[in-house]
Amino acid sequence: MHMELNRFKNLLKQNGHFVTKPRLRLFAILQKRPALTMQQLIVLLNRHDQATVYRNIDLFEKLGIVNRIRLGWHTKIELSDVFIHHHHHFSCLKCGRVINLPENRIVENQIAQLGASKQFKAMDHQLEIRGLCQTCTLK
Amino acid sequence: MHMELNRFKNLLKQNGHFVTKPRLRLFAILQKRPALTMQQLIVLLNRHDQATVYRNIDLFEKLGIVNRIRLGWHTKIELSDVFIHHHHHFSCLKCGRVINLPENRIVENQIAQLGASKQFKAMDHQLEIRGLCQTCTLK
DNA sequence: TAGCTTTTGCAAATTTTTTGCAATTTATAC
DNA sequence: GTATAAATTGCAAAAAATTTGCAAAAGCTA
Repeated sequence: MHMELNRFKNLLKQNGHFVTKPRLRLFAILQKRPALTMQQLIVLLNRHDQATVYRNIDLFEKLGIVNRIRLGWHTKIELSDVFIHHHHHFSCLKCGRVINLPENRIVENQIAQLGASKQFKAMDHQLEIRGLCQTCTLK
Repeated sequence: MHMELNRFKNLLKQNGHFVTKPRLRLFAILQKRPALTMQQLIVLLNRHDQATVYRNIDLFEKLGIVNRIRLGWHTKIELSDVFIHHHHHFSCLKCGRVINLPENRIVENQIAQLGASKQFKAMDHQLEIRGLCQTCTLK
């Protein structure tokens, strides 16, 4: 709970950035909600200033604090594995609903092996399964 | 080579859409290049008309002809598994470079199992590994 | 608390995406 | 092939999303 906050602050400081009020609020918002669009973040942080949100999410992405991912119909921002438990996603092609999937040991192991190649050094990964949710399958 | 073109035409027709010149050209462009941004598609199709590209990529996405994915820094359009061999991606956090990865049998099997749950019906999936490419690791 | 540096918040500029509509193209039937 | 009806294109204009410049405010160091 508090450990994550310190990790967040340290990541900023260690890279020469200030721990500011808007950054702390953004982080708190991201901890509360699963995955948000830019527009949602702008409304939640401060409906009049979009620049601060854009600048800070860019920064967070560079520092590995958040991931920007396309989930179904929207590009969303989500805290990275450093701050939340690693998981995957399912998204419904028809209604856009997103379901979090628990991580799968076998998949993780395989990805770890791929990441151990000489071609590149893996740091993070994500898996999205697309299809029809239970509700939409029945229609 | 030609099989895919017919599959493409049939997908359009079966869903009540016309096989038009811009659609055929878009499809040909996507077959030639691995993954393109909207702006690249607009330039390649017709630098003066963006509307046709936006409308058709939306349509293609709904029909399952293309996938819209966030690869590293950009959202890109790629033909779906129906038209190209299924694969995954690696993207470099530093330089943005994208490397295609061959599909992995073990990962595919696990995903197939996940997709067989009662929660949803899987139709497609994609995996992106992020990290540092060989060149950027050395710097 | 002072001094220096980064960041914020606002407005304006730029870029990206969507919309409306007349002209054109496509599919179908003759 | 030609006519007909319906869908689509291509353009321009509108709307939405993102970026930029800059003065004022806030964060850091000592």
